[in-house]
Order: sequence, then C-alpha cells, then structure tokens
Amino acid sequence: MKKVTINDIAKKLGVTPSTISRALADNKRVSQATRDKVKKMAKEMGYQPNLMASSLRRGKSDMIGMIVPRINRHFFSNIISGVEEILNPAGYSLLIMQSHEELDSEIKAVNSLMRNRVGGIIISLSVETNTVDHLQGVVDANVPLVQFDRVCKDLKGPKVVNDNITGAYLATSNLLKSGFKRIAHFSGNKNINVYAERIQGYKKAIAEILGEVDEALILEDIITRDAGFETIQKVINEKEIDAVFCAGDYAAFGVFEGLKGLKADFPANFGLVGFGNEPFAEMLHPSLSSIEQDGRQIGRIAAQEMIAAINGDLHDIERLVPVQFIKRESIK
Amino acid sequence: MKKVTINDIAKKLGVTPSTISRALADNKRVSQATRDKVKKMAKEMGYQPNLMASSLRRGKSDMIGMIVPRINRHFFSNIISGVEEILNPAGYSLLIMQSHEELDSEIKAVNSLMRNRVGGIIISLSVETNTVDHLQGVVDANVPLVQFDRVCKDLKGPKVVNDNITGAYLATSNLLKSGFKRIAHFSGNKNINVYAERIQGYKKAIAEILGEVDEALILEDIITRDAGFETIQKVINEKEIDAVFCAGDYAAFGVFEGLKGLKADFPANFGLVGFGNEPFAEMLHPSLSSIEQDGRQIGRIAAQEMIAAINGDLHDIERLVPVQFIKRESIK
DNA sequence: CAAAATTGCGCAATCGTTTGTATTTGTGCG
DNA sequence: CGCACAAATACAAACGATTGCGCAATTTTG
Repeated sequence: MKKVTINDIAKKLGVTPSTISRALADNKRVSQATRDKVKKMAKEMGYQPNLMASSLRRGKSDMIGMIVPRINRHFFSNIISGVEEILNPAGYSLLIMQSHEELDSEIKAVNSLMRNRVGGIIISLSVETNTVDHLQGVVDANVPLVQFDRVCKDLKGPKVVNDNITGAYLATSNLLKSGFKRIAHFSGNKNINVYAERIQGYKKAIAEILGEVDEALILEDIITRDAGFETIQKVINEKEIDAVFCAGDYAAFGVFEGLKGLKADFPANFGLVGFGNEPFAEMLHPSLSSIEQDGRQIGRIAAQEMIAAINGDLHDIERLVPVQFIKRESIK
Repeated sequence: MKKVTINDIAKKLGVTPSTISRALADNKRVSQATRDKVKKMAKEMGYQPNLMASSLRRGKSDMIGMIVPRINRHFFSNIISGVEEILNPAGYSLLIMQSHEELDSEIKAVNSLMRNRVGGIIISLSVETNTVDHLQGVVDANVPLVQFDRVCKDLKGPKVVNDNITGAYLATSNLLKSGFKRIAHFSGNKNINVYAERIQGYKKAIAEILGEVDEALILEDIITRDAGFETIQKVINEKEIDAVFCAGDYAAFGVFEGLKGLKADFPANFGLVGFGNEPFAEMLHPSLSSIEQDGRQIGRIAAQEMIAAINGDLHDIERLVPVQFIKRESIK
C-alpha cells in the first residue's frame, strides 16, 4: 500500500497541494469550508504527513537528540522520562543515543544526530570526555545544546545539574551529627564536575564541624561496586575510619558487602551513606541512606530549556536542582 | 553558520552535485581521482549529509522506531542496548518511545514513528493493548514490524520472546525439588502471552511431579511490589502454601517484605522465586532466586530480524531466547 | 583507422512539503 | 455599473540529495 500524500488529497478534491497544506495547518487563507473538507478527506484516506519532507522544506526538525552515558541507570532513564514529559506534548520527538561512557561513541552519536538534522541536542557527557570539539561544533552550527548532570562549563548554553554540593554536605554533616569522626569519602574522577562538587560539599561539612579536612580520607575513582568492595577492606584499618560517604550507590553497595567480612560494627558503630538513591538502597538490610536526586525534574527543566532555546532565547545559565537526604538504617 | 550541502562542494570544485553525490557514495561512475578530491573537500568543509533529504529522495529511512512500555526497567534497557549493538554498526539509528503501559500512548507513538517514516518498528506491547489495529496499519503500510517479549500472535512478522515456559518450569520444579508442596503462583494478566506462558510452565512442573494442579493456587494480576506484599498476607494461611513463585521480581520483593511480619519460617521452610533477576535480587538478604532473562540477546535478535525484514526477507516466526534459573538463598 | 565500447561527468526530474507571489472570484460602495 | 479591495485558491520555486539518461572524450576492437 502506497503512502498517501497531499497531492493525492489535492487530486481527489480538485484543488492544489498548497491548499491542502494550508488547510491542514489551519491557515486562515483557506476558507473554513475547504479546511473541513480537506481534513475529513485526509482522515478518510489515512494521510500521515511526511515529517522528513516537511522538515527539509522548513529547514528545521521537531526531533530532539539526546545522548546519555547509559540508558539503564535509573537516574538517566528518569531524566529521559522527564524530558519526554515536556517534549512530547509540545510536538517534539526524542532521538536517544548512548555513549556507553566512551568519547568515541559520543562523537559518533553527535555526528549521527547532526546528520539527522535534529532541532537540538540534550547531553550528559561521558566519563571519557576530555575534549569538547564535537560539541563546540554543535554550538557553532547554531543547534541548541542543553547539558545536564555531567557538564562542561566551557560550552555556552543551559546546564541543568544536581545541587551536588548541598547533597554531599547533607550526607557528610548527617554522619557527623551521628557522632562519626573519621569519615572517608569515596569519590569518582575529580575532573568531572559532579564528583568535584561532591568533594566540595564533603569538605565544607567537615571544615564547618571538625575544622580540619584530612585530604588522605578522600579517595578517587571508586564508583563501581567492586572498587567499593576492595577499597573498604584496604583502608578501614589503615586510615582508622568509622564511616564512609560514597559518591555513588553502587560503590556504597560494595562497601556494604565488604563490611560484612570485617570486624566493623556496622551499622551500630560504622556509618555509610551513598548518593543517588538507587531503588535497591531501601531494599538492603540494613537499608542504605542516600541522596535522592530528582531525575524527572532535571529532565523537565532540560526540556524546557531546550524549547526556550529553539524559540530563540538560549539561557547561558546553570540551573540547580535540589536533592534530598534520605536517612535510613545505615546511619544510626 | 550555514550548513554545507553537496551544492556548495560542487561549486567549490567546479563540478555538479550529481558528481559529488556519486563520489561520496563511492560510485564507480566517477573516477578515483575525483572521488578522493571530493571526499577531501567534504571533510575540509565539514560536510554532514542531510539524511532527511536523502531519505526523502530514496523513499526509505535509516531510522528504526522502537516502542517499549518503560525505559527504566533493566529488562527493557538491556534490550535497547542489544538492539543498538546490532543496528548502529549497520548504519541505523534508533528512535525510542515509551508507551508507559498505556494503549493511547502506544498508538500515539506508532503514529509519530510512521509520520517520521521510520524504516521499521520494534515493539513490546503495553499491558493495556487489547487491540492491534494501529499495528496492523504498520504491517499494511509495508513497514517491517518486529515484536518482542509481549507480543500479539495475530500480527504477522518476527516475534522474539523469552522461553517463559521453561523459565517457569525451572522455577517451579526447583521449588518442588527442595521439598515444597503447596506452591502458589503469583501471575500477571493472563491475557498477556508472557504471563500465560509462565502459568503454563508452572502447571507443567506441578503436573509432572505432584500430579494434580490446584487452580486456586494461581493468583492473577499480582505484579507490583504492593500487590505481592498484600497478597502474601492474605493467602499464606488461607491457602496453606509453603512457597511462592512470582511472575516478576517486584512482586517477589513484596512477598519478601510481607514474609517478615509473618510467622513463616523463611527461607528455611518457605520458598520464594521471582522472575527477571533484577539487580536487587542478589542484594537482598536472604538473596532472591530468580529467572535470568537475556535482554541483550533478545535485543540483538530483534535487531537482526529487523535488518532481515528491511532487506526483504521477513520471517513470520517466533524466536525463543533461553532463560536461566539462578538459585539463591530464598530457596533452601 | 573507423566503428564500437567504455569512461567520466552533466542535465534535469524527483521525493513531499511549504510558502511567496500571482490570479481568479466575490463583495461592497459610490 | 464599474472600481477598489478582500477573499480564496492556483502557480511555481524552493529544501538537499539521488539517479536515469544523454553526451563527449577516451579507449578498445576488428
């Protein structure tokens, strides 16, 4: 079965394609009568506009590209849902790609989106991304670029990020309030804004309450479960710590597992807090305290910024999304 | 900065656009020398082909639409990764949409994909989907349709599904082997193939080993955590059960939680098995036995079937993907 | 060496819409 | 009735790439 075009409708109705086009767009230049007639016939014939032809002609597309490191993280899939929540009703579609945390894939994804002439790109950088030429190209091509979570400040345009500093501050200060004194921080790659900010929040809390920050308690590049598992065994005695604040829940789970084999009296006399509030956090026993980040909200804001940018007002700002401390059994 | 087109390259090189087009496509009708020259210039000018124009002219697009109930289920996001793994290297892009388990959204998604003239649609039906006119329309329009997981047999084309029967059989027979005799099955909506098949597998195991199937032990529409939590309290004594096989891990987790408040001696004298092997299954204490389903593999196969269909050989078959029983502490 | 085949490229139509500019038809007013 | 003017529709040129066909120059063939 061949696709029906406006020309088919035009022929059927004895008018020209331009009239059909305008009628379907509810243009006042065609009479109400013809508009109705056209719409009725269009429906009858099962007409589906060819968006590619339309985009080509208009020089702009209603497809928005989105690049995330991985789709199977709750955080990211929630963001995607938030984005869709705003974008779909506004008539846009989402073209989603994964970078798999690789710069190469990210570049390929950007190119693919550009070739598809998306109306804009929403992106969270991969951990590998240490150069942003590919994204500068997007900006230079005048394609709206909205960054979220892992962002690069050198690129112009809206950035939507968690209030990581406050989150880390809350996590740390709650551990302190519970009486823990030697709190280690298992962080990620310091070059990435989110981890740098969490370190900042951690330090702020320590400085405020204990006065002195022991830099030796901040350990980098511990974000996986395995890393958490191994590191806790290595450092628990060596550094004489009585609590850990992890920059991610997966690492926290590694610590959680590691603690089982150690003499540490967890959770009574050893504290643990994660970041991200993954679904499993509350399922553990003892349940894991964590920082809840509002993915949907980040997505919604990113989408709103995208629509604004498409409509001509690109805000070169950083929008902070509040986080929340979730206290559970892993902190007495 | 304006986008560069083949016409721009043509002018720069003093040839015609057709030559550029053919050169970039490595067509033997243009000399190797010109081909090299053109490609060099294209790269130099930062040329990115306009895929919309190309698709419009060729009458086909390299964009594949994919509709999943929700993106934030590990099962589905793994499938998406599997699909990408095959499709991206083959030069296709994925346009992903969520139905949010609503028929309405699903129909809208299908329409949107059709308007975007995708080259094919890969879909898992929403729970609400009780009519498939919208998908029949896809088939009628000659757009390849590949179904996976939740499928409708009435629609022609490839279907990629878990071996649900074997999975349920394994779960149940392992409970039986451990000595449990009154095993309840918490199922989903029986009208959906996956749940119907799991019931079938459950019955097969019971029939083989116990002989008689007690239909009263099969409870429908229990797939959420809350439903599992409430149901176990209601039925544990009433039906005198000593084990539960849930058609999903979330319901199993609800049962898990519910058991804590009950006098049941879990896991020593009460068995529990889920389905899906969600990441949290192994994190629980006691850890949850479950059926592991290979999402990536389902995705890969679906993608392969899609490519085959695009290339003209549409297989009207059902491809079964093996599952695996993961024995953990929740079954003694 | 002339005829035929091959090579390399240009011409122009086309995909389905959109949109600026005609052109036709209809209305109001003096 | 005739003219200005508005309303409704038609015409045609784009958007950027692809591709069948044609034409010249070059090479092969008998």
